[in-house]
Amino acid sequence: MLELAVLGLLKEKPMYGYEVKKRLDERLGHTWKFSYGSLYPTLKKLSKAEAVEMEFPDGETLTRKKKIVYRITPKGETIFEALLDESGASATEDREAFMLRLAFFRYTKPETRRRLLERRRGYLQDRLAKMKESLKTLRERVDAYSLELMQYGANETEHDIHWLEGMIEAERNGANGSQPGTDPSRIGVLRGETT
Amino acid sequence: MLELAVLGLLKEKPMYGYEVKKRLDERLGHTWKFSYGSLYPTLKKLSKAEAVEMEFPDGETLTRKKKIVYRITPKGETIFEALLDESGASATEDREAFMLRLAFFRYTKPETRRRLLERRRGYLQDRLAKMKESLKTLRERVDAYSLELMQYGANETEHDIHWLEGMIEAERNGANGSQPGTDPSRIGVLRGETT
DNA sequence: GGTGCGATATATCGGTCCGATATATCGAAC
DNA sequence: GTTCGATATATCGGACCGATATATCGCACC
Repeated sequence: MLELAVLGLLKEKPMYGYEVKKRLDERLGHTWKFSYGSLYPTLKKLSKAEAVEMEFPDGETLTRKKKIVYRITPKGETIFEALLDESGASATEDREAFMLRLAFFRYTKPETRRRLLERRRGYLQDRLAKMKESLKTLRERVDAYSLELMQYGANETEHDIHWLEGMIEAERNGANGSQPGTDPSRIGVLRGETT
Repeated sequence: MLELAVLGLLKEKPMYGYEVKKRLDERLGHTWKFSYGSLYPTLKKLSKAEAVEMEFPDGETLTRKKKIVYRITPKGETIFEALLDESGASATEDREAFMLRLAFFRYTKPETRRRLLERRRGYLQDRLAKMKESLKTLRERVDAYSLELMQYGANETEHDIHWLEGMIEAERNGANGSQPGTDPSRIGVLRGETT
């Protein structure tokens, strides 16, 4: 989870751990929070796996504040691609995992994007059906506040489904899609990288 | 967290651990998920603290399926009240903690409800302002998908604020409020308990 | 020119919680 | 009669959180 996020961010540019956290909070903080207590150990682990390089402040004066620049390695890029692919069920059923994938959509193939979006939509439609069922059954048996909570959940799920529908639509119209004759394997990898 | 949820649910009626999970998932599953790997240890811990009693299937035939009924004790009720009160900052800043409190609003005083609702609203207004700031700054520097993600976060936060506003309003009009002369200390504790 | 404060920056650690896994029974379908 | 999904409890390694500690940097304020 964190490994994927860190590597994905470091693809943009080398950074301090502190900055990694700040930027990830900016983009994903609404859905997903994590702490320094996870970040620094993860950075260390990635370093040990040679997925990132640590650049220390040019020695000399030991009084220098210790700021470590982390830079992704080619090996790290490979690991990133692998993590992004094998998402499995978690990326459709786990909101945070899904959102994380979405944050790095520009590194995935259009076909992968479409599949993930549609699976997520399907999952949410299932959930919504179950929620509505529960609501019907429990309407008379639980208090008003619990009911409000359940209703909130159903509303939000419905809203999310609409949102996904919009993205699926945009994906279809938007750039380069999956027209026959187009080799999709390299498409999307570069899209947006200059922005 | 889990302790509060379990005790709150067991106030309604004694249950198996399995049923505790099922019912909590029903009501809070949208916001908050937990696993059996947390539940059973928590149940054991609560039992050790004498907050719940464990009733084993009436012995005799050892072939009986082992189903354990958990029942809250008076001590457990006290602990529940304490946990519900000392919520601190987490209940306003942590979505899950807030939702959990909301699920048990009927056990809190109207004044506590109002305070929690308003603090949460204030917190979200802050967050929203920061998100909009980030959006403005980053609009030109991040890719479309990350932007979409941030926009989604801002939208949802806005929606949540409206929702809270509605609940605050309902709280004002709705039952028994905080009119002068009314002792609030016992009000709300019993509200809805028969439903 | 000092001093006080908030942001930057790294790090550790106890404890909580997750996810995977194992085991077994029950009811119903076929 | 047996297969299958729901019910039910349990454990365990590892991931992650939250609190805490430390130190420097830049800036404002007087």
